[in-house]
Amino acid sequence: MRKVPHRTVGRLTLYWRTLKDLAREKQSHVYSHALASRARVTAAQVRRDLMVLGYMGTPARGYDVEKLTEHIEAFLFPAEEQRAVLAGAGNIGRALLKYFTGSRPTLRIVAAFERDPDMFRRLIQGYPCHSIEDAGRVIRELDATVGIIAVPDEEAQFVADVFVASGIRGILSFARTPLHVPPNIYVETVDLAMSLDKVAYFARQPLHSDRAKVAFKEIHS
Amino acid sequence: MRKVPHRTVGRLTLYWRTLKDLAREKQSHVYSHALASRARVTAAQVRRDLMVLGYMGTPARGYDVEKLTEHIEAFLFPAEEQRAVLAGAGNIGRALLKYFTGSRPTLRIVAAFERDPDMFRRLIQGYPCHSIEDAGRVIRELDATVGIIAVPDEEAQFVADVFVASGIRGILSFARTPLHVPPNIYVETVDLAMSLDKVAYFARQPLHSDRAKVAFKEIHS
DNA sequence: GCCTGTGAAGCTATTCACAGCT
DNA sequence: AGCTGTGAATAGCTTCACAGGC
Repeated sequence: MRKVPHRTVGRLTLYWRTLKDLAREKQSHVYSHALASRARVTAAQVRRDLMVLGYMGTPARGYDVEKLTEHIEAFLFPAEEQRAVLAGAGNIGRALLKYFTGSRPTLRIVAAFERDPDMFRRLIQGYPCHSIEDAGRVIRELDATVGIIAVPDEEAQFVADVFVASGIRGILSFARTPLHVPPNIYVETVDLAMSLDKVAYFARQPLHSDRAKVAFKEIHS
Repeated sequence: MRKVPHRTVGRLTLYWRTLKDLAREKQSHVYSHALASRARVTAAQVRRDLMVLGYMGTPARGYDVEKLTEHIEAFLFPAEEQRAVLAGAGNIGRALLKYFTGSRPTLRIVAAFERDPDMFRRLIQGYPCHSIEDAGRVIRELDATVGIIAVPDEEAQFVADVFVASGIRGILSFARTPLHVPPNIYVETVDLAMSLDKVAYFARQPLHSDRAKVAFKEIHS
């Protein structure tokens, strides 16, 4: 159950969504090609990714939608609920709270932290907001293991340090400051400025890859 | 100027920011190790990345902060201003408008699009808002080449099609729907739900990689 | 010594291609 | 026929390691 390729984990959530759609459409089985087409990846990629689940389809009917869904859920979603906290209730922080609310029954946001005293003791999008100074205590009390950082860049490292010291094991950071954390802490950085720069750069280039064309043909059902 | 690794482009924006900080600190030169440490990458990575610029440092003093900055800017930022549009002025869309405002002189957001008629003809965060039905015309008139998609998932593909048909060459999408676009269009997807799932998954795992530990030591100044 | 630039090696992720099944 | 699962091949990215310079 170890050595799962990094990006495979990401794509599994993609397949999971697609399977939910298929179930809604009353499809009982699906072939790797069909799943791949909907998820915009190649059929070989789907089959390779699904190897980590230990669930096998059949050449005759492909994958059982319901069973495959269950296997992905067993893989992705924890048996015991995980708790997450958010630091920074600015524009992005509040948008995230709204976006993530109810998206996963097994991952619940349990608190928000702010530096601005006007926000303490209030509910932000329905979540209790504490002073960032109390983050350590609150995180330990609630036994949260996931932390989201949406504070100004200058504060990001401070928050990360508090998170790590309080038992947070995975961090989703929207700060542009590259975080310094111990190697056993997983960090996923969403750098919006970088993403936009990349898009702007490649939007100016004539073509991005020759393989793209091939992949396009295969994927284009 | 050919065959620039994908992720190198992203890291260049990171180096650029770091160089701006260094300039503010009145540093005139910087070694790859120092730059790497600040950007949380390896020194070898920095040197490899900088090869695409055609600018060389010297063993004696490393890289000239000012000159290196200029070379990165020449690479990343277009000589002629690029224009971008945003579709979807919901929570995330508005947060993005605020976040991106003024971040790049060479990339200007020039319009927003919405389906909700209450928002037309108003200014959203200072940007003119049009009906999504007029997107094609407006994009062509303004000659925008970059499009940001922050609409509900069901509308994302429709917007992407309009964008592509109107001359948009690069798309930054926040929709969970994998977009179907021609191969000459660059798409960068920011899938927040996927990112959070990944963080939650790896937060449950004991360790992510042995290499992480080594890298940590090297980077930890 | 300690630096840079870079060929070569090493990793990781993706795709190919085919045996085996129905 | 057309499918899956998977070893082998390939592509893409990162790191090593060292020649050459001060």
